[in-house]
Amino acid sequence: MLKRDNEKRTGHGTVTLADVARASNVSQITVSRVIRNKGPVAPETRERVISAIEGTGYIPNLLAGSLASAGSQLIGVIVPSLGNIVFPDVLRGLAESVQATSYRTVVAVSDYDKEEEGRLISSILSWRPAALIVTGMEQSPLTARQLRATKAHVAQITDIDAEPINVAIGISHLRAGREMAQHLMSRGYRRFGFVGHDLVKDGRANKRYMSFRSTLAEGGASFVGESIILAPSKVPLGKQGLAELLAAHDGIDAVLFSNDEMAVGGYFHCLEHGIDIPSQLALAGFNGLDVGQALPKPLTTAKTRWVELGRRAGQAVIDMINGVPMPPIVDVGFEMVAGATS
Amino acid sequence: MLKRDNEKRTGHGTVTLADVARASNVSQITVSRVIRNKGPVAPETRERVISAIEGTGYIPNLLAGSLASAGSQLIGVIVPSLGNIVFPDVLRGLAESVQATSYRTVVAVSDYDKEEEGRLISSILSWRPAALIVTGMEQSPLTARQLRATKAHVAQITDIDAEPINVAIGISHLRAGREMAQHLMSRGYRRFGFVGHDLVKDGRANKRYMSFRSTLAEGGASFVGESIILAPSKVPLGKQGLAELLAAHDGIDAVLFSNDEMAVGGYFHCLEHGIDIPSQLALAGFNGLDVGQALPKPLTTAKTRWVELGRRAGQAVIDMINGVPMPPIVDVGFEMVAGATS
DNA sequence: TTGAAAGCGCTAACAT
DNA sequence: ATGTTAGCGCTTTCAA
Repeated sequence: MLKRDNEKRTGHGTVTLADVARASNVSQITVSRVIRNKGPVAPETRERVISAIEGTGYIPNLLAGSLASAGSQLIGVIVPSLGNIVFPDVLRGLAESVQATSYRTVVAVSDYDKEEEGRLISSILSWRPAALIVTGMEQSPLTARQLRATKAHVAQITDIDAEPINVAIGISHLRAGREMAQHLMSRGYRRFGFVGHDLVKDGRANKRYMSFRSTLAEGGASFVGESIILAPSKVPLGKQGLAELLAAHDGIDAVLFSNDEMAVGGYFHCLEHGIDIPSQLALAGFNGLDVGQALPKPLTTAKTRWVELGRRAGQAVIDMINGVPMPPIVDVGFEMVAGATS
Repeated sequence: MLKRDNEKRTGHGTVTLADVARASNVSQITVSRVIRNKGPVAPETRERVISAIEGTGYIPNLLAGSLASAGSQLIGVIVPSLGNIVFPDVLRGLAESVQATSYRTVVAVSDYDKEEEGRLISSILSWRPAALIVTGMEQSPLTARQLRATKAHVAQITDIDAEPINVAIGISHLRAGREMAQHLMSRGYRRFGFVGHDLVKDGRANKRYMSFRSTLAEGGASFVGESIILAPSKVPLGKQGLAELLAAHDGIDAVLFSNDEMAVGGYFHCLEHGIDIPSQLALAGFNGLDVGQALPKPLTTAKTRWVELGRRAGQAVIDMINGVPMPPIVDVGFEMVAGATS
């Protein structure tokens, strides 16, 4: 019988660092150095350890590792919705830039509820994340305090019209609304309408709308009426919204929609009712979605780059973690697209 | 001076259980019981502890907690894409059912790459998740072995046409393809075409297509031709695909698209080229998206319920964690929608 | 280049 | 109802 009295056996069947260390005749810390690729290890030692890892089927326990090193490689992400195409796009970009690293994202959905957002942030903070990506700059006071207090780096996304906690990555929705108004006025339209979805929840869309209206006012154009339906943005909602708007008001020559999905719905309404675009009615959206550009008459819109925004947000938090200096505000920008609907 | 020599001070500024315990004059384990709402605690003690928690701004360290209790409250989720609307919808449902609990989701995107999927699963396994939700049933042999070996419960989603590791939640894509073929043949169409996106990557769409074609063959209908573009599914792709299909083949009376987005693109092509739907050409998609139903002629399609699927997947893994018995296969089903395009 | 010792902050198991 | 003890599996710090 071999003497193994003084060897601690893990017993539970889970392979640990100690098992790998034993199998490769080195100490735990050496195995640890190999795994993390950090600290000096002789090439042959490294190989021995690596084959022991493979032989044992060892899977590192990052709970233990993070605890010991006082911080995890998790990045918390809170978005208000996944029904709005914007956020899946953001997550897509984020995944691209983050997944190549050893960081992983913990994703949660607040459903546009500030209290729920606060709860989710608290709960994610319990995982000692290296960074937190939150949407918008309107956190509740309590949440904002937590975000300032935490060691985790904070990126606020989609919006850059306020002072960020650490960094903000987004676009100016105020500017977007303004430029759209200017664009439409420059095309000669003078009597405007608006069709929107739930703007209380979607504060960014609301900002664009407010800015759009005040720019119209400054430009001397008239705003005839709005149709706002308190539901999440969808194509059928835009269709219904335009129908209601036109039923309630005469003489509108251009309609802005809260986004492209809504505008496509409006386009369908016009198709069905024989309203010629743009001679009888001009339409404009926001986002530059494919579906709008594939319409027989491509939609006038502002092309946004949400995937790119997600990518940059990921890059930004990783840079912050690594101590790379960052500008506090990153404007991802948008591009006015003069389509055939205006 | 108070005697506090033997008190361990945390020093680092982070509040720990010990700090809360000291502040409320109980032991750590009592605070722990209050936090986890588990085990007996006298009402007054509980209150004292709670106010100490609030007073100190304590945030539990789940890394430590999970390590001590041998397992985290994380649920790993790997989806192949976020560009395909299906998966944001799944995540939406998942968030609904999981977020009400103390579980959190670690989300990663494999980009339809089996090797990357394997790497992501390994990496998430390092977080000792309570469960893992993966897409499809075609994991690599190595990954499948890992999934069988792990303590984490595994749910495979979107597909139910094979033997699950633990449970599968999805629909039968074979049946979907078959029923669509039967439906169109029952409407009198006999000469079929197909417009698809990258089916090698999107194996589910491919399954539907294969099943569609073999059903046509059995039914004595003829399949005239296909147009497949190796890119992710999008509206403009469907438009382009139909243009190419019609340029290459004559006499097609009905076209199936790999999904609704593609079909909407096809619809736009017909609009632009004055092709009357359905008298000259019938169109059908898959998913039952809003945009298809908002078209002047609602799209013939099969309505799927991806949000519901996500919800059930979340419920399923939580049930498994709690030891609630589960059927190994959950068929979320779909509903044939006879629109005005066929 | 390698290792030994001492925790990280919590919970399971067993007292009391 | 509450507390004590002994780890969970790693990494940090300091030594060799």
